[in-house]
Amino acid sequence: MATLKDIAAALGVSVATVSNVFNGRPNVGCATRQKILRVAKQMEYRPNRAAQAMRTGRTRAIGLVLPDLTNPFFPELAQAVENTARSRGLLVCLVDSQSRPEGEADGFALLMQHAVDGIIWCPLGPRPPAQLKNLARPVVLIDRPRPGYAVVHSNYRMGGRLLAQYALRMGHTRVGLLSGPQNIESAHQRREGFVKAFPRSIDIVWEVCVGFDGVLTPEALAALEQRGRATLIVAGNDLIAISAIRRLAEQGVSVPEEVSVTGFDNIRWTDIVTPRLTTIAQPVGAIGAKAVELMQERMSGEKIASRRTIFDVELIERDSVRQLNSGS
Amino acid sequence: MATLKDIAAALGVSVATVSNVFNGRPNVGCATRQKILRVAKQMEYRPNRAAQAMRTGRTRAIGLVLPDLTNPFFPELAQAVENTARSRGLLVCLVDSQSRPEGEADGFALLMQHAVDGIIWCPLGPRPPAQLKNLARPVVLIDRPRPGYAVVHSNYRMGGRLLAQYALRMGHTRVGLLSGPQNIESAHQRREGFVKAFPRSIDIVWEVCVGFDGVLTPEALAALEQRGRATLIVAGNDLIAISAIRRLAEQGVSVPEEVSVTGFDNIRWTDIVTPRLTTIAQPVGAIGAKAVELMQERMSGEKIASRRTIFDVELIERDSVRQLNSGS
DNA sequence: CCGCCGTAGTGTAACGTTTTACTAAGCAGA
DNA sequence: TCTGCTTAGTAAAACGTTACACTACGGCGG
Repeated sequence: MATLKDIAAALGVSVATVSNVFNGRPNVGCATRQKILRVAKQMEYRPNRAAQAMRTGRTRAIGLVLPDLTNPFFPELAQAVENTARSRGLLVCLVDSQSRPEGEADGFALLMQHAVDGIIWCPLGPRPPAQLKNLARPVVLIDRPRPGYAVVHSNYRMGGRLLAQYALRMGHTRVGLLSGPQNIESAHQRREGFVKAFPRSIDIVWEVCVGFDGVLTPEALAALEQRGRATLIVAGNDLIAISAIRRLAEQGVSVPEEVSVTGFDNIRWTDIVTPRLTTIAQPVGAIGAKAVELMQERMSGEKIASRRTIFDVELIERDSVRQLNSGS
Repeated sequence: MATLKDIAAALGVSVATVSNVFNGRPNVGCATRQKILRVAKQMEYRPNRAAQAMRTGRTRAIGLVLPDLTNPFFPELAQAVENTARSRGLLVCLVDSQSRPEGEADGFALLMQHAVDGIIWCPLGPRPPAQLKNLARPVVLIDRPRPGYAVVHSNYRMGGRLLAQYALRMGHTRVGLLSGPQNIESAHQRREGFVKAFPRSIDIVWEVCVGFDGVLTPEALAALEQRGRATLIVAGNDLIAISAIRRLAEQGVSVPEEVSVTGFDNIRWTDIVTPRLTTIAQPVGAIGAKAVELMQERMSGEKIASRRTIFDVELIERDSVRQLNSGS
């Protein structure tokens, strides 16, 4: 690997001058600048990041800490983060905590040791992120706001409202709620958005909370038995919706003929499952890209006010909701 | 951040001694060793990886280069790789090329600049990996063997054979093949395993190749029209199988009543789709873990013979294949 | 002609480790 | 007592950058 010294030696100039060229500093003549660039290219010079890191304290690498890549929301996010980071010359260091707090803690320790310049983090659980305090690095949260930190997420309340509007439009007034964990803000807001949109027109006939991974608790199973009470089941996310549809199918209840179901997230498989799921689409790619952008702002600059960035969501109408005749 | 120097100063010993302690070198008395460790813990000393990297040339970070996290095979793999790497103190730097060769090339450049100690790579496409030559770092391939490189993958041929056995057991002798891209070795071997298992008993009535992403070509669509010819469709992977089932459903053909379908990979959603898909399970977690293990062997040691590591696969019987009465 | 300024460039000290070559002391054997 | 060996520890030179404080020199106003 060629170093600054090699280039300097080859041209009979000092290392400082060569360094100046690459860092776009003044005080180097046009002619020498050209020569240096030419020789550098020819020698395939690449700055040694480790040396730069030691000197400047910046690594041009960021951490991405996720709870679970197996949850289909995250691969798409990770892809977006990695791609926009790379396009800006940033390396992404991945930590997947498998939803275990120790995993998260270990991951942080590793990232700090490697002195990443910042961390994009989707914290697990509702508990406040203790490790953040002594991090001394910019942090951008995804999807789970915490006071005092920058966060980017979707407008979940809006998603809830859109679903409520749609439900009414399709003639559904008696609905069951299969919400996500209410201690996670994003799940809570989805619910709030739906429930508070038309409180007088929509009747919540039952409500159960389950995990975002879609495994149905006995309570949830029991709720699904109460056939005929609700004409529409509003699930906290697509995984939950798909589980519900499966369960109903096992019991010989067909969706959407006998009961309608909506999801949330528009994961890839909503399009592949039968019936195709009507759901709310988040702009996952945009969220990832924005997170990197915010990160970079914070890395290179002065303390910026920690703000929320909220993206609009969109209703994707597919086949899992039936139009009820107005009399019903 | 505390440094070796700080610890040395606090105890009135030399940096060298402190360094020796952490590197497990001899020539440091038991008493001083204890003291140093105690003070280090108290000061929360963490070695500066950048400095270590500069001195030793090793970063204790590895690259993971994948074609597309959106393909459900990869998140699980990435999770396994990250977790076993972390448990061994290795940081994982992610590159997702989005199936674009330029992306792959950019990613490699970035990883080299950061001087990762090795690369775990699932190369895209059939073309030989040109960048490997001047890499000067150990490489472990996943799923796509290349002469001269270590690779870990599943026993695809075995998967094909298992499917053939199962097909016969269920009474299917006329099958249609919806294979993956035959220039990718893993797809090719799945096909070979199936076709060569019982050439005299199983009749391949039609055969079409499509991409692993499951989008059906006009040719594939046409093949699916030829109802009644094949009683079983053997798909190159689960995505393809699921697409086929969807397509058949749209045409009012029910699976498995009218035609049976098998997949390959056992991605998470095979369990959620209707009908639940009968498929071949790869031990993805074990593959990822093994790749890291091989990587570490190669990082720390002398050149080891580049070998294949092949994992057994398993038939997962679900609901997408019907038992034919022997007369049929 | 003097003083001064701006331009182009140099020398070198860091940054936090690891590693090599070295020393000082203690002790056993002769 | 001296030699030589072992143990415990040290000093200092790297590694490849960056950044600060310099110098050398040409030209220009007065």
